[in-house]
Amino acid sequence: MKAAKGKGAVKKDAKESLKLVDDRKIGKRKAAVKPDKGSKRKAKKEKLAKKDPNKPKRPPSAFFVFLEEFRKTYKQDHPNVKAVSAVGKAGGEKWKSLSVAEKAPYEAKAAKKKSEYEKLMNAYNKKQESGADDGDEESDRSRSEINDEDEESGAEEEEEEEDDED
DNA sequence: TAACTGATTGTTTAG
DNA sequence: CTAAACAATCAGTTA
Repeated sequence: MKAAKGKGAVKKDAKESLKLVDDRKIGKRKAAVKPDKGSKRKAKKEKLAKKDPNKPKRPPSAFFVFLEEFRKTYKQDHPNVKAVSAVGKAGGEKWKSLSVAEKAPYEAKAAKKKSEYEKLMNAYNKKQESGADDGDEESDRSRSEINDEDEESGAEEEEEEEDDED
């Protein structure tokens, strides 16, 4: 019996937090605080903001990983579609439609990316502390072995989707 | 010319 | 904890 799993209670809490964000509607998550479009704090490329030479870009989340594949598929079915928003919307809906088991592989990938990201952050942090100013630091290649090709053995947790909400 | 925009959700970061 | 920004994408739009 797994007892109450603690999913219900915990989930509810997490949901509340998310809901809070959802409440914002997120319709332009940035304009919410900065109605001033003058602020280009959007997702513009780091071309302009390129300040840190080793600034580690955030790894794609499970959703993005799934989206990457989804985009290809979508383009195949809709080669005429020319709008990132179209894929985004379609992907979002599909994403919600995926069951935990299907999202598992994506999440797993995202988890791994996060691991690597942490390493990058370590190096990034080090630089910041060391020499913030330019300086081309050759630095030392302390970390190089970031290759873990170990695929989980089979401990896949199949959590058949559970739709017992409510 | 080139940055910014939209649209999705998830993760990350800073306060 | 909370709120906000940013991650990819790609054609379209604006300064």
